Amino acid sequence: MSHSLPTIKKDFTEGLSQISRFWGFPKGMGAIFAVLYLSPTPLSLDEIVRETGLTKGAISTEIRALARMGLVHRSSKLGDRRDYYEAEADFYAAIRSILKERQNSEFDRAIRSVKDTLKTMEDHWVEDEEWNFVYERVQALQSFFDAIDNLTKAVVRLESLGFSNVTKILGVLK
Amino acid sequence: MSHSLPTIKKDFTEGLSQISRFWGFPKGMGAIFAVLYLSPTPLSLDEIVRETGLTKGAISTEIRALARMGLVHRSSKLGDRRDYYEAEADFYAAIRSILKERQNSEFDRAIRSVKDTLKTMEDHWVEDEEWNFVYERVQALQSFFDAIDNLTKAVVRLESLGFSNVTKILGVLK
DNA sequence: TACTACATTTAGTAAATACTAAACGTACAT
DNA sequence: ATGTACGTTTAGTATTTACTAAATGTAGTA
Repeated sequence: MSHSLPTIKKDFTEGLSQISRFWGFPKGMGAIFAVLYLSPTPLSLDEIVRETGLTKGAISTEIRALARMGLVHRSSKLGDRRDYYEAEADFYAAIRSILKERQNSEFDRAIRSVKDTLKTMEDHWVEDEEWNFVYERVQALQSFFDAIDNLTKAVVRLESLGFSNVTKILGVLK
Repeated sequence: MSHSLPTIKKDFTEGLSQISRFWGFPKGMGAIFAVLYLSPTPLSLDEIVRETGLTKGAISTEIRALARMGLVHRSSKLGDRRDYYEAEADFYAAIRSILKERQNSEFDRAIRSVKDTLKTMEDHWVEDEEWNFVYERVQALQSFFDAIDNLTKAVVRLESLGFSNVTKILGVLK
C-alpha cells in the first residue's frame, strides 16, 4: 500500500526533482539521478524510461549532462550493446566534480569580463571622483571572486572532501 | 569613446547579468544590482529604469527579491516620497544573508522530504535486500544534507565571513 | 476633498527552457 | 549486405519564466 518500496522510491524521486529545480537544473535531471541512486544495479536507458516516464531522447541528453558533472557513470556489459548508468554515491566526490566542471564554463567567462573591465580602466585612467569610485567597487568584486575561486580550487584539489574535512572547516569557523 | 565611464558601466552590467543568469536568477536582477553597485549614491526606481531600460513594474518586483536576499537596501530621504536603493557592498555579508534566506525556502521543504522518507521506512520496516539498500542510500544522502546544513549554519552564525575566515578555511584544506 | 507623484499589482505577451515524437546514425548479428 | 537494437539528433510543442503596459493603490499636498 502506501508504504511499499515503489511508493517510497516515487516520493524520494519527487523530492530530488524539486531540489534539482531549486538549483536551476531541469527536474527530469533530479528524477533520473534519483532512480539511478536507488537502484542496486546499473540501469539501461530503457529501464530509466520505464522508471521516470521521460522519453529516451530527453534522458539521453540529460544523462550526458549528469555524466559531465560526475554525478552518474556510464558502464557497459560484455555481450550487451546497451549502455548502463549508475549514480555516483559519494556526494563529496560529486561536488568536487561539479566545481571542476564549472571552471571552464560560461560563469568563468563572465567573471573574466570583470577582470577585463578592471584592466581597461587601469589602461585608460581618468582622474575623476566617480571614476575612482567605480574602480574601487569593481576591484572589490574582483577580489571577492578571487577568494571564491581560490576556495573552490582548494576544494577541487582535495583528494577527498570527506566528512573529516567538513568537520575541520566547522572547527575553524567556530 | 569606447573607454568612457558609461561604456564601462554598461560592460560591467552586462557581465553581472550573465553571472546572474548562470546562477538561475533573472538577468534583470543582475543588471539592477550592477547599476546600484556602481552608483556612488542611492537610486530611485525611475533612475534605475533609466539605467537598465527595464520597466518600473519589473524592477519593483525584482528589487524586492534582491532586498529579501540582503543584496540591496531600501532607504528614503526626508521630504522625498520616493524610495531609494543602494547595493550591499560587502559580499560576504550578502552570502550569509542569502544562505539565511534559503533556510526557510522550498529547498528546505524538499530536504525535509528526504528525512520523512527515512522516517517512513523506519516505521514500516521490511526485512528485504532491496529495502535495505534503498534505506542505506537515502540515509547517506540525508547525512550529506546534514553536513551541508551544518556548514551553512556555521557560516550564517559568523559575525563576518571575512577575508580572514576564508584564509583560515584555505589553511585547513591544505 | 481632489490632485499629484510615486510604488505595486495585474493581466497579458515574449522569450527561454524542458520535453516529446520521430527521423537518423551506428554497430553488431545474421 | 541487411536487419535489428540500440543511442543521438532534430524539429516541433508545451510549459515556465521574465518582462511590459496599464490599472490600481497610497500617501502626501494643496
